[in-house]
Amino acid sequence: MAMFMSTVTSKIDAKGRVSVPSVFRSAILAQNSSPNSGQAAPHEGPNGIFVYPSFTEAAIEGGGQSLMSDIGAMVERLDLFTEERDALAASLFADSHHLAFDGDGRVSLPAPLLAHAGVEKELMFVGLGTKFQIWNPASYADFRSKARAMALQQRGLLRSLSSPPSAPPGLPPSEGKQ
Amino acid sequence: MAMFMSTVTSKIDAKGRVSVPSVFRSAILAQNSSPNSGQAAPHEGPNGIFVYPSFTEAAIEGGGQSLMSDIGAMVERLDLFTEERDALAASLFADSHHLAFDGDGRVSLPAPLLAHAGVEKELMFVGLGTKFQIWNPASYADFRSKARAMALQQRGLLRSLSSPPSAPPGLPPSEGKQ
DNA sequence: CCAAATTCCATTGACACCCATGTATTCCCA
DNA sequence: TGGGAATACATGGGTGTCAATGGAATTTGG
Repeated sequence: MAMFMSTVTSKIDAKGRVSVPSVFRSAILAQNSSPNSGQAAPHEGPNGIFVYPSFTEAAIEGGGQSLMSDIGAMVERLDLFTEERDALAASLFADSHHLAFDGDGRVSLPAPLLAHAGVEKELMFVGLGTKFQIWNPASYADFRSKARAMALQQRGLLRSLSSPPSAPPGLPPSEGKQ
Repeated sequence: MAMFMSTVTSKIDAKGRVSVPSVFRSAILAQNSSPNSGQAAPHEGPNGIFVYPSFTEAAIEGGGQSLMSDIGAMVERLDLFTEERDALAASLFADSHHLAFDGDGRVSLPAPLLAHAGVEKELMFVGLGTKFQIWNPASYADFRSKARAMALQQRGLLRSLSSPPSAPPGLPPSEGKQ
């Protein structure tokens, strides 16, 4: 499955347009056109990205069609009273936007989202696997160091996650994964 | 399963390209084209390698498709919309890159990765079984001696893992390369 | 009729593709 | 067993293509 990876800096031009890096664009295309079947009708699925303000960080989050379906499915699965669920769904979807690509793969980010991320002109696309984030470069540098610290703290947890069955440390798992 | 082994020195040409040693290339091909079934469709899977800065060493780590799917699966186990997951995903994916082979099996390493490994022109590919590392030759020589010392300390562990019933005294020093 | 936004086009530069050369192995045959 | 040819691999460079970017032109709505 195509995933979002690497980090690319870009900037907003005089008209408020942002060029989505081609690496991300192709991942988005994959997410949008192969939700289930995988057959590639040339112009299947929506053309563009879905974005919303991050819950936990001062950043914009985005992805393709499948990200939105995943979020929807997650809400459905939650064992909550309907009011709580509706509240959650509202905060998730109400601030979400669908941004269509122009002919050259550019989008215009809504002003509220830019404000939430503190973006003026410079910005960074950051791949997170199933989704991506858009940051103000300075804020991201800050977040990155914190994230690294947190990830290192969880190395033990990581190890236990990576080998679910019993496995003595250092032994190559005889068979794959999946 | 095909694994990465041995150590090969290479260098970066005037255009920033590195020729991936053929020994590693074939292992990568195996990792990329047999994610699950093992059927050999000629052009299945991505063409190239996945690389990221090592967490603990001044080196670049890399591998094939399966390496990335493993990481992805690890992250997926964490709950959506939590800081932990975002932090982990960012640390893992943001600094990862997919490098496609050119027609001759060469790739261009991103400047940040080269900086992290302290690589200028000369570099070394080091096989680690399921993945490989790229080192500055000088740094690697340094690391190698430390690694050997550590490995020696764990000889007991090795013995217990390899042959439960009887343990021949002394490990054959199968070394002598350079 | 003006303001704003969207579509279209042109330039720049980086990168992918292609081929040509050099070098080390391997394989075959004398 | 040695020589020689054929192959595979590494390396260097020229060229075409595509992505990014800035601006112009055309449409839309107020």
